[in-house]
Amino acid sequence: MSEYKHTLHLPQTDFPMRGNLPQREPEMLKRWQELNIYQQLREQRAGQDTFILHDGPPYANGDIHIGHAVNKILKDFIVKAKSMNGLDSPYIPGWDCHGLPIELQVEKNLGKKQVSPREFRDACREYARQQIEKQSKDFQRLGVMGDWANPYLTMDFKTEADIVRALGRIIAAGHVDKGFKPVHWCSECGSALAEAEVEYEDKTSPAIDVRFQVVDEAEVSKRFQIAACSQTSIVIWTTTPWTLPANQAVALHPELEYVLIAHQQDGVTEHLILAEALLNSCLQRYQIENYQIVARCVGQDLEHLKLKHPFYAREVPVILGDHVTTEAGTGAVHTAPGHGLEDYIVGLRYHLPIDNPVGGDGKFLPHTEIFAGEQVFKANDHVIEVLQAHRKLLHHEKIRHSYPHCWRHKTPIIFRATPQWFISMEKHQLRQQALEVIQAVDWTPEWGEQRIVGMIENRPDWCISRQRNWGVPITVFVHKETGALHPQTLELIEKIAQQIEKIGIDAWFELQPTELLGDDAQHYDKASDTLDVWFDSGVTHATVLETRDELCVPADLYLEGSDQHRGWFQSSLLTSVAMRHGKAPYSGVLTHGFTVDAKGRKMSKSLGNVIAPQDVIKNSGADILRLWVAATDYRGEITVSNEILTRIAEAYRRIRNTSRFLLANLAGFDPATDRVSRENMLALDRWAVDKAYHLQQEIIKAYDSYNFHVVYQKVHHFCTVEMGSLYLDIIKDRQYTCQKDSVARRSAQTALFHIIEALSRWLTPILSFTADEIWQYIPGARGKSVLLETWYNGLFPLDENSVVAAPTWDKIWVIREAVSKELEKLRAVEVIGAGLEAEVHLYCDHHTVELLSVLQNELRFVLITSYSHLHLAEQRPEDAVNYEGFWVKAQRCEHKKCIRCWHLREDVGANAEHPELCGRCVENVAGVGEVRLFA
RNA sequence: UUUUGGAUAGCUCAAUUGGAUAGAGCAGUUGACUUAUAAUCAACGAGUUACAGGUUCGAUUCCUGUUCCAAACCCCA
Repeated sequence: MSEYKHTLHLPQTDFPMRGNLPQREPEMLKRWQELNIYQQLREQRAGQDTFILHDGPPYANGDIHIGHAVNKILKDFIVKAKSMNGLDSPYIPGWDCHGLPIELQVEKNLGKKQVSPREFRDACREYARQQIEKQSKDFQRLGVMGDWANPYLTMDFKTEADIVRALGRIIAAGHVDKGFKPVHWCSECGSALAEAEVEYEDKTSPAIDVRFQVVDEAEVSKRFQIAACSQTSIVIWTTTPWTLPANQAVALHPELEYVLIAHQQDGVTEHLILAEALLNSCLQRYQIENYQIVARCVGQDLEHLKLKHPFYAREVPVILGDHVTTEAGTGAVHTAPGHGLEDYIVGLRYHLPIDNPVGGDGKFLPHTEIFAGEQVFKANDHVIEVLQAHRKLLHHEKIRHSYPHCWRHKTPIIFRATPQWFISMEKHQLRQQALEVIQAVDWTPEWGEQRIVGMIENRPDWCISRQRNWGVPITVFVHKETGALHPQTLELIEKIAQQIEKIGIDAWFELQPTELLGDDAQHYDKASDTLDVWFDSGVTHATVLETRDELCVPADLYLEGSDQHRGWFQSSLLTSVAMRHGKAPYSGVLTHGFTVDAKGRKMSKSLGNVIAPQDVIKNSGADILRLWVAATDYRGEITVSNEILTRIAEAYRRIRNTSRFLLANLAGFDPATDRVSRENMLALDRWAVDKAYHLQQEIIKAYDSYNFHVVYQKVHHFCTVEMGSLYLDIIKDRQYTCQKDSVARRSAQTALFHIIEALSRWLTPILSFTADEIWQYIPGARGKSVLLETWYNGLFPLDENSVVAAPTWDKIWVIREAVSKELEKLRAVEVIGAGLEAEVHLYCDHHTVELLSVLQNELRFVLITSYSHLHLAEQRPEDAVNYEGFWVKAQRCEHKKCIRCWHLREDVGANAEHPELCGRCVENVAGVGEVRLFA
């Protein structure tokens, strides 16, 4: 176009405008691998203070979903931000490898093929390994930095051994008990379930009212202090008819009022005992209209009264319990200690037998009268029939209520008393110690503390045994008669652990007791249970933090979804307190919410609203996913939708393009030789560095407080406003038109250099791929990767001695905004197009005129107009437009346009050799170059 | 049922802990530029701060109640 175009210094860079992340990121990953970046960083940070974020192990089954991605990315932000702080922040990813879901998968894969337990466990191990490999690849693709070559697996032989040792330590501390008590039991799993494995769903059950006839009517008369009575029953209400075979008592509340009523039944007078508070609802249910209240008493008065079991030849007592309520039912509670925890507890007081007629498969045991072999839920109808036949059934209806289900099978579970191993919450004050320790932990958000306190306060003893194959064995011997642990249990555990270290858990399963116990073996049973997998992951503070050189207990941070208050946070806390005499495994716990769709619904396949991380990566790139995680306040729900991801991609482009422009304007700049010293930099350039300086402090603070969305907002704002709208727009003129090596231009480049040094680091924890890509394009000698760096310390603030101080700049920006508005008005009426076609007059108070006149004739560059004139307010013409504290008049500039810099200047054409140039450009093209001091 | 947390523009987030007209960016609309160009710049709309009360000179902020969302608890009989 113009013969002068080659005299301009237009931006130039190979840094691509478009990220093309799906292609570029894998290349970057490869580069990191080749650099062995993780190890290199460890070496570089060796000896520094550490920050230990301990990875909660995901379960080694299935592809990673967006929740996994959020979790790992948040962890990566923290690890990398700490590293930027100069700390040594190792990250060892882990996997949870044992347990039922893997067994189920393997069973499915094996089909009908019969295999030995050993082969089965080998298959489980192999399956888990494959799953881990796949998940690991996906995690790494997210850009998560860690020791992926050496993760911890709960199925490592060494770890399996250490899990057994951890159990030994907890036994040594006296917390482990063998008990026979009701536990959540899934008959599909054929195993006890942990609290965390139970979820509540609606279920339809039969609700029945059953007569328990009193044995001795005379005794009843005596208790109620009446003359006589006949055909008397206490009525119970239950939603689990199948538990009646195990009934051992009927519980009443000691202080509750009970009434004895009489009514006609088939011409015979019958007496019923019910809680007075529930009388009306019961009678309505039974459709009894005519009745009389014969007498009343409180529950206490009926204690030890003998009742007939409704269909067995068994007498059961009336007992008292505070758990009886008047919320529903009859005020009399059918009590089966083998099928309910409260029944069990109250049963202990009355020495009731703990009868459990139900087998592990959910069917009645062969010796069970009437119901032998029947599946319990199916037996409900049969029980009802039998009751009817015995004329014990008062009422029967369907009820829909919430009921515990197995979280894996989604099937209703039962309470079933079986011999199990427990970690006792009370025996050695585990509960109390845990509650004390919680206070010393830093919970983020704060309400996490209340949540876990509530859970610890209420939780029952932890049933740690499972009746499975693919799990770490409970490696103890129990005396056949006394049930006591072998006196050398701790030594034996260590011996077994050493063998497990060599060949894995099979060492126990295949162990002949005589090998260890000699002749003593005949007196002992070898335990066959495995440990709850929550135990495996719960003791990683011992099996991983304690055993790895680069880690230690307590970890600085555990970071998981809020569901882990009842899972890993709790299992880790309890085991640590148990084995370290009241020490927490972590000093801080951070939780994040779950991902939901735009309407706040959970992601589910059936709703079709699932956004897979693999898809986002394939279509947009991991950095987009990472930026989305950063942009969201993860403390609540984390919303994801295509709209949100589109917005994030836009924001990404802005950040990328700003970086690109910085790089493009650094073309030809060598920081070693071209850098301008702080004192010699132009005022505007110092302002820009000052902005970056203050912003960096805020960004570091936001990283330190895990407020990544604040980092995102601030960085984006900086790119858009401070850089795009203001600084970069203004310096274009200087960058393009001044002489290549002039102070004016080198000063701006110096600022850009400082800023891109800082910006690339700000981005590193979040946009790791992009930040490192930028890094490769920054001029000057530098390390191989920005991941190895710490925050940039070359930024500096404006001070009071600055020629143009911060308050002056603030004023200038206000004026600039007003000028923009005025220019827009001129544009609207087609008086001007570009801002340079205008000149502006500013009318200000004396003080402001003085402030701005410091800039001399360079104010026009800041305003991006061809001329700007400063006047005192009183000189303003009628048509000057008022803004807060000043007036603006903008008009078309009538001079000729310089073909090179596009300013409209009166001196265009003054030089005959360059008839189309302004004086400034002539100077820059043919002279020694213009001098700029401020902007 | 209870407990806890939450609800600010179409989207993502602010609001110095009770202070002035509730702010940014994105998206939208309109325009400019062609020297960041599948880019950039400017202007412009957009809010009953979930709702209803209360305390206060003043409430997005504190209190009470309601609605909705989420999590936990419970749902044992």
